[in-house]
Amino acid sequence: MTRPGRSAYAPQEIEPKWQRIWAERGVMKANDDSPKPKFYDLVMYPYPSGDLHMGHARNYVMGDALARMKRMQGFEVLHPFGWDAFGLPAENAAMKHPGLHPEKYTLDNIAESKRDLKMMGILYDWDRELASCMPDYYRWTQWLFLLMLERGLAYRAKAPVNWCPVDKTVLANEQVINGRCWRHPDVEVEKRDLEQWFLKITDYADRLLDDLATIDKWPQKVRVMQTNWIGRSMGAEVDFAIDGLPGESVRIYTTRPDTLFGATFMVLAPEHPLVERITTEKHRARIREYVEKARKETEIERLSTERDKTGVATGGFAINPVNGEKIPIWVADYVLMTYGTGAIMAVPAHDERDFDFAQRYDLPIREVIAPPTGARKVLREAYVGPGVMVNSDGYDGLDSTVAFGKICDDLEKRGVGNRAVKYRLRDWLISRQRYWGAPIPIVYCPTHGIVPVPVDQLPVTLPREYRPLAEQPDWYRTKCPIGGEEARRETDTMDTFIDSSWYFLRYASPHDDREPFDPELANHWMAVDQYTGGVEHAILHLLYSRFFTKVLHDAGMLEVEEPFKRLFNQGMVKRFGQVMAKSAGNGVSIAQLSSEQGADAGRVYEMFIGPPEEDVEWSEAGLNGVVKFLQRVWRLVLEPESIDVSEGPMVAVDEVVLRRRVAQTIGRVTEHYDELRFNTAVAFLMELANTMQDYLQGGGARDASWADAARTLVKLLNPLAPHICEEMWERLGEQGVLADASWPAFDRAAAVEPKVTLVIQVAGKVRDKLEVDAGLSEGDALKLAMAREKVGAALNGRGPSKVIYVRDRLINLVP
RNA sequence: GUCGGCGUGGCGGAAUGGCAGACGCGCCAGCCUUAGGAGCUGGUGCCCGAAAGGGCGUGGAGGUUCAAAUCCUCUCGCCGACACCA
Repeated sequence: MTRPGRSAYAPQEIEPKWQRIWAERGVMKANDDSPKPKFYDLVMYPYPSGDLHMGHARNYVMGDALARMKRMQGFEVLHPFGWDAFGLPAENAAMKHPGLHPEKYTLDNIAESKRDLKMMGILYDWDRELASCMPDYYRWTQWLFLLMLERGLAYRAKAPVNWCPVDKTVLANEQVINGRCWRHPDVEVEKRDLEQWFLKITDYADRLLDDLATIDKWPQKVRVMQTNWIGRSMGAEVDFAIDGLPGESVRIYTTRPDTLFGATFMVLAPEHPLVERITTEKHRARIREYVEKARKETEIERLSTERDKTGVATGGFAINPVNGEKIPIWVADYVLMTYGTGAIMAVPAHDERDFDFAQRYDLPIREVIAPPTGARKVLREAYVGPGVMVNSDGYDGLDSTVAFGKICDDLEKRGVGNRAVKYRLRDWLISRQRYWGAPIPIVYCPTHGIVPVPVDQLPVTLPREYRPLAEQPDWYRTKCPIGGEEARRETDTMDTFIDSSWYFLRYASPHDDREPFDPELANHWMAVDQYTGGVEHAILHLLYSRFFTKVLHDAGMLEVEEPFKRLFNQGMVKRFGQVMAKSAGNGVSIAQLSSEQGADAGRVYEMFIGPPEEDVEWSEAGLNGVVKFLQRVWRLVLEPESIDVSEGPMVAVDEVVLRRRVAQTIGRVTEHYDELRFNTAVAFLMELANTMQDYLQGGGARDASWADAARTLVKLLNPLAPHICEEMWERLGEQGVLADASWPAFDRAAAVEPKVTLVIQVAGKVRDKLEVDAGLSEGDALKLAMAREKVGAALNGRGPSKVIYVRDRLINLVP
């Protein structure tokens, strides 16, 4: 006999039981041929770090809850999982523990994490599991690289890398600490130019930017971040002739051709190819010194903020094409070779950076755009807004936004310039000088040059021994696929972001050994209906995935142009003020949770703890509250006789109220689950439980209304707390697993309150209140209002000149 | 610096422009009891009041509106992203 106040709810017993049953029944297996509408529910695949805890679980519980609801709603749900398994941590672990191979480290972690996910009751279609480090996956990563190459989207170019002069090796950015090698803290890291592979993502800059408008179910924040990252700017390129060097000119880029008449000097990036030729003898030594210093500059120095601008005059002069004026040419590192043309015209009056520079080196400042507030006597800062053109010859008096176009037209007519669009986005450097990644499938042949590995020879597999590929002679020595000459393999591997740029397509046909994915199946499942993951991937991963999707679309392999219809970034779980992490030692273990309060309590708690997009603080007290809630649900559904009815509630809940609450809860919970607003969804379920308890304590019979309420509660709670719900479902005598049951239908009419309070205001002051039928028409409500004595008095005998009727509850009369 | 977001009880947080504070935690009082980290009932924004009731109240100052936590302007504070991109 159950003691009053104690429930027999024992998560330790029922959770393993249902996890086993779901696995046996293959509950979340996605059927490719199902006639049902599809729903592709995806969580970002994780790096298998082996410390899966409740901090990670939040994301997966959201995905699982949505998958379970969509399934009950009649969708064929694809809810797959995999592992972003290449990457540096595995190598670091291998270095730390000699003899531990990155692959073993990775696969062990995967096995461990997988156990934890199952212990949380999270259901995936494990038949579709993938790991990016396995040859049957990275074979197709390599295939996709070759597709990029074939489509002219992969190329080789020199790029600076971090070089440790002692180890004579390339270092990842993470291995450079304060400009020094991580293994040799007194050795400065050098910058070296090496040949590296790039993907031409800039070819897609316009589409990546413009199509952001089509994915309007992404968080605004992420779309803004991507917009800024791509950084499209509209302006003009203008040729400035060089004084004393006939036929030579410097091409500059500006977003403000309307300020051309205000250019009082020109600045070249230190790496600009014309620096040497322009520099006069007198200035040569100083320029060389400056350029040399800039070249050596480390990342850290470049990142130092608020640094004063420095520069050196070349002694050369450029000729402004609009007015023939001779302006001095300087070299300064605030101009970057990697953006625009590596050269600018400096207009200190209308650009803050140029203004600072002009002040420091005492260069002239000429105002050419008058702000709307009128001309200024002393120029104390740059005015960057629009205005009226002054000091600009024939353009004077024009609005600067109009002059912009006119000047461009004139430059184009004269052949000294043209409109131009530039992007902040750079091409994607994908070469990594690392072992634990997908080898770039390229052979360098003395005769045939750069030769792609033929598709039928893929995958180019990693050598067994853990050691940099460049140090494995047996591996990199090969034969040219074309002529059979002695040749050398590419020894760099690919950025792991390549692996993750297409994994969501592989889930459509994970065992396909003829192509990266079956276009028919991919077209069936794509696009992803809901993509959930951390906001730290707002730019790179999501931008790269969009890029790959567009390339595959252009290659005729995919119908969609955008991979992810709806994106959600969940907040992180903190404990003791810090993000849960192995290194911080504050993670809540899944195994421990599951053996104490139970996985269901952890699941519901993490959903209830706060808004899903916000960071939240884990607390034992909060978790306890949820445990109590689950115990109460258990007792209400299975042991209602154990509820103490000796003290009734203040407000009696009758059958009508109970039925209405049930209907309302169905509507609200469904809507809020759909929008991933789980915290409020849980609150509604708690309200339903409160109402059910009030009903019992008010002497309510355990009749059909009660049975319906109990079953509805079980169904609505199921996505969040599936184990306890399955157990209750079974004990209620229902057939089949709840995972296959149907979602409760929302009866809008049953959810409406029958009465509302009509509030009558006259000139903004409340004059009367009365109870009316909720369905009362506007006209009848007005008649009723006018008939009230107090209202008539307030209106002073006159009728209202204006009537405002809002919703069902308020009438406002303006005399 | 630029862009974006957020400021609501003791705490986490609810609120299509329409009863601010749902739901939970915590706390207070009472009940029950096999004395437990259980259960039940009531209370809990602030101020005045024994109560009825009244006043104030969503960082601050203005504004729009019959009506503002919500919309607009300015301002203060916190958080995030980018950070010399011409």
